[in-house]
Amino acid sequence: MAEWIRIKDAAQHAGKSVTLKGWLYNRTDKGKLKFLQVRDGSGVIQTVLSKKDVPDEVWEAAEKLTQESSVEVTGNLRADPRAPGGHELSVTDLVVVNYAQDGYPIQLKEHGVGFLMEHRHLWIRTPRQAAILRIRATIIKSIRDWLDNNGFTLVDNPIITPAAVEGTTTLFEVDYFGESAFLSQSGQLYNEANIFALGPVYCFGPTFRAEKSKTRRHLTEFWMVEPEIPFCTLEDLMEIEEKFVSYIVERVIDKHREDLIHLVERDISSLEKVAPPFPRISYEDAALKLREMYNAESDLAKRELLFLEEGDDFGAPHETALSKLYEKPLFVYHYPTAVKAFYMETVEGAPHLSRSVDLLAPEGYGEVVGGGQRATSVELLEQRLDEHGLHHDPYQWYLDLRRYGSVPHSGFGLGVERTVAWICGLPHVRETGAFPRMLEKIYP
RNA sequence: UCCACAGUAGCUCAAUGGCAGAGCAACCGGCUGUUAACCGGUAGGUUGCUGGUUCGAGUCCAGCCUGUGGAGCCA
Repeated sequence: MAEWIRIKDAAQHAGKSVTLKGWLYNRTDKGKLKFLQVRDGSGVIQTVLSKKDVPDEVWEAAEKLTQESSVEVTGNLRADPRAPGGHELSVTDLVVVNYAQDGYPIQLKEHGVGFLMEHRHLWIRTPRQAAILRIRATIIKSIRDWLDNNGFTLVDNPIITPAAVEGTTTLFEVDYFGESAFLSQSGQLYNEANIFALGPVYCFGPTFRAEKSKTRRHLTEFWMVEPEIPFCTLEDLMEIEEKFVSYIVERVIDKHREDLIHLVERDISSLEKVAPPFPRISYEDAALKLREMYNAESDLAKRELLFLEEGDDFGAPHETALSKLYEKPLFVYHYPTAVKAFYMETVEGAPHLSRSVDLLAPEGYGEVVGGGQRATSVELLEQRLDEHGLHHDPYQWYLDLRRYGSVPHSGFGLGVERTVAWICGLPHVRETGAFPRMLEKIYP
């Protein structure tokens, strides 16, 4: 009985008789010779059937095979330079598990994005999409490994929350035994409590935003890892972030070099430059550079997009323009206090600036990490709650953290989908997960 | 929410206001080295919806719906 192997391990079994279990990805008939491309979730391999080498019933079964039929194929595995991937299976036996119906919707040709998203449940079978999902899994594992190996403790914070963690964002409302509750958009405030119990912590899970954002960088449900560290300043935080992000990129290149190059078609030369230290620029210096670019831009439409009002937050075009000035991810720090969340610490002697930092990925991918140092004093926080028009009552537990042993502490959130999009070089975050939730789209 | 573009066969797209078309997929047949094979054949249509202009509308006009790109919103 031949051993059942997965296609990714084919090279180790050359010269042996093996069984593959999977689906027919494509077929090319050449008269009394058939090439069947079979995929099994780990890869695709070419199998070849010769009429004279198999029993008649096997040949007849293969004649009727439709795209995506499920099969168990047995044969001799050998290296063959003519086959894509370099290995090929000479079929001796073939069992059809299930004949797929005629007219499988996803063809091996160009399709529109709208059509593909309608058929996302089938689209993920294609090698490129499957490769992206495997890379996502590696990114998530790398995130966990680095944090686990660097003194962080995982804490699972609630997804159902009693009120807006921050008042500004639109949240998904759920019915909680007759009371109003919301799906979490961040575990950060809870993490600020957790660090006083455990030291450095991180939470990792889905977060939800009900905003009407219709861009290549936004989903309504996305995954975010949020580390939080006590006795940590903004400057300490940047060092942690650059080590963390560099490790993730390095692990992905190491494990998925071939998939990145051939299936995802990513030019990995820019990824290979990702190593500490990352360039750092203050918000005010960044704004100066943006004004220079604005003045130098001759194309009126592009120029308009680069317009920046004094003290405004950067929009997507600004982030893109800035990140394109550098080869590595770029830290932008000390954003205006007014455009950041209420809990940000302010800069000593310049309260209009916050001890915040965003990490902008290269090649125009924009913000992949946002974070900063948290305000330490009760008084400042109460004042900031007022400025943001937030009631104090729901935040009493949060203010307790400053009343009982407050310390300088910092943290950040890294968006998984944006990180996958950047590392894979994708034009849109909709391909970074199996079933993305987007504005007013919830099928399949 | 705003701006722009698009909607024709299962898919990707053609068609000056004048007979509704091609490639791919499907189906039938051929081919021993194909790589989204190739060759021959068959079948496939409420031109997004509603109304209007016109002798005549896929084409022009209005509204709506859907999709895509961008902006805004967005720790």
